[in-house]
Amino acid sequence: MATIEDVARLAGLSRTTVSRVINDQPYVTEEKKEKIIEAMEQLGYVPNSSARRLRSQRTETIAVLLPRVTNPFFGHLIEAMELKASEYGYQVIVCQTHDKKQKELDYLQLLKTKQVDGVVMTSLANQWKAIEPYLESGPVVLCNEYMETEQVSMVHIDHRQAAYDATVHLIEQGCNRIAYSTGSQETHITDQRKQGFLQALNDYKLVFPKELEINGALDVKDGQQVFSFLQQQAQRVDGIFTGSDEVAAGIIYAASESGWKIPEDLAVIGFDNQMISLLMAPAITTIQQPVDEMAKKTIEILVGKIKSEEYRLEKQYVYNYELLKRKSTERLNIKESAST
Amino acid sequence: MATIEDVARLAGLSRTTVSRVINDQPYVTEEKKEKIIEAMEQLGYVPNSSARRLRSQRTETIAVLLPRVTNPFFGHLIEAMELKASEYGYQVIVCQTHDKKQKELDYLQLLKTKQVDGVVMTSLANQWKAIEPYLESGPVVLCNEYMETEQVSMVHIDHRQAAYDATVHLIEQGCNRIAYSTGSQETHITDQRKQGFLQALNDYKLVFPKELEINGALDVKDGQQVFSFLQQQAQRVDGIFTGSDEVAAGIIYAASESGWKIPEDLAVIGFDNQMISLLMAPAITTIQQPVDEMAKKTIEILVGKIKSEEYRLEKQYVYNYELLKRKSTERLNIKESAST
DNA sequence: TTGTAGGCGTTATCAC
DNA sequence: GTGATAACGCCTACAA
Repeated sequence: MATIEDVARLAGLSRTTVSRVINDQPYVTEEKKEKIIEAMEQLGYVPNSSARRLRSQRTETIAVLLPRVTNPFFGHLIEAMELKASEYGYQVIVCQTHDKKQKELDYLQLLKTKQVDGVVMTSLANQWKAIEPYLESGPVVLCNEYMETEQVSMVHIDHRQAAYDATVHLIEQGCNRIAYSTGSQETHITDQRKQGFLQALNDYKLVFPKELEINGALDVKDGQQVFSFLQQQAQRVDGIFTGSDEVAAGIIYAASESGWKIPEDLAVIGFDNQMISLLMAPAITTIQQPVDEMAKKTIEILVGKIKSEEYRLEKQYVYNYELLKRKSTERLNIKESAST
Repeated sequence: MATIEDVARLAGLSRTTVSRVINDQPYVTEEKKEKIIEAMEQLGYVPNSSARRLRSQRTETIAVLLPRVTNPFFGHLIEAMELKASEYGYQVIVCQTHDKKQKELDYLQLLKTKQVDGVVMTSLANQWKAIEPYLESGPVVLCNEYMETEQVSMVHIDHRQAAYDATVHLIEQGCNRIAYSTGSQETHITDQRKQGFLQALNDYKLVFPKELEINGALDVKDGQQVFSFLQQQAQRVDGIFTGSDEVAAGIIYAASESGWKIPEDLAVIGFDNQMISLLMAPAITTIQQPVDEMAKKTIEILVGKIKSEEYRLEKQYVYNYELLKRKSTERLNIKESAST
């Protein structure tokens, strides 16, 4: 592998001059510049990035932590982030935590060992206290998951309000025995959503029977199980708030196999407006987040922090979401629209 | 940031000894070892990975090239690859080519600049001739996409045979005017599938009207367009082979909106057994690839090549696929099973 | 068992 | 304009 030294020797010049050419610096005569470029080509020279990293203390790499790529929401996030990062000349390392505390910490270690210049966290498996020590090793930005009380930049929607709106929608569609299904417990998002959900019930004088709370539902399979759980309830459930379109899809799939009518027997609401929510029959009412913008903003902030030490202010960016009303919850409008 | 030097000084020992402790090497007294560990903790010392990389000429990082993460097939691949790679202690850089030649080459450049120890390519945007020069910079393994004629390790299924089987299935279900939809043109996979498709038609004495070949269909939206194209045909099409479940889903979605009956009016076959293929109504007949195993094997081979120069033999691993027959093509068995 | 010293490939500093 | 030289932080002969 040719080094800068080899190029210098072949061109009959010094390493310094070669380095200047590589980095497009001034003070090199056109003539020598050409000679050097020719030498580089002849040797197939390419600058060694490890050496550059060591010298510059920069890696041009960021880590994106997420539970798993095949969760469509996170897939979209990392897709958009990688795209934006590559515009800035940054590489992206995928770090799938699978919601494991240890894996999350292992990946944060990349920041300490200077393998990456910064980290994006889209989910949190650990308590914030466990994360905090890593912040001094380099910039960290939260996207999706958030912690209002802490000193860190965040990009997200208002999950509390979103869940509130979704629940109100269910209630307005005539549901009065509503189940609540959530993904991982103990995260701030989950917490916020639940608050919104309960608030809505409360505002409409409905009670929430504790046995209708289901935890740990993340994908289609889980959704199917959620349905059989609902099916077993002595007192009929007529609506469910799920934290994910996949879970909602699983419920609808299982429900239709069991002969339940959606939304007449059960109104179902998802989250994230994944493709699946549109394709299911009936199409799933859901919350749309501006994923691309959130991803881009996150990378922007992170790169800003990496490039300038002064970019120190921790900011919170709250994006708008949209409640997309579709067939899976359309219980009342059927009649109403029939009269128009 | 503390360095090995700082630790050595604090512990009153040499860099060498500290290095030995870091790397778990023998010949250090328990006593000094403890002293060093204590010093490391006190300083919050963490070895600098850039320096290690430069010294060891190893990055413990691999690049995975793919069109885009949100294509579920590739999402699954990279998910499984990252998992396996992390077992081996390797980081994974996501490299989304978006099927662009230049991006693909840019990412291959990571191999030249020694930013990664090896590369996995799951798709090919460039001609092989353009890729070949990069092979001398480090190991490359193909997964999914392949080039039988070339000297490189590959992991894949037999797409020619798979397409053949799928097409025969359509024919056996009574289709005789079958359309063919493919993703990116000019790749070997596309080529192979088309061969299989044509062979099947030929074996059953059917002709393929050239106007029924559709190129560049990749996702649900494209599928919807494919359907409107089919709808416009003067002579009714009664079956379609698509290279993707997403396209198939898009077709079915659009078809049912237009009042077509699937599979009676049109039999649709997908590819990859994505979740969506099971959830659609009707469920989509598809080809299942052993994605996890293929991904794991790919990483195994790549890491093997990285670790040992002798791991030089280029091998071709051909995995078995499975044709999953579902409702979207069930035109004949309806009657048959009715009689049982 | 421990330490010295050189070098991995680059770039920044400073002198010429 | 150009070049010698010293770092960046680590590892590893080799010497002691």
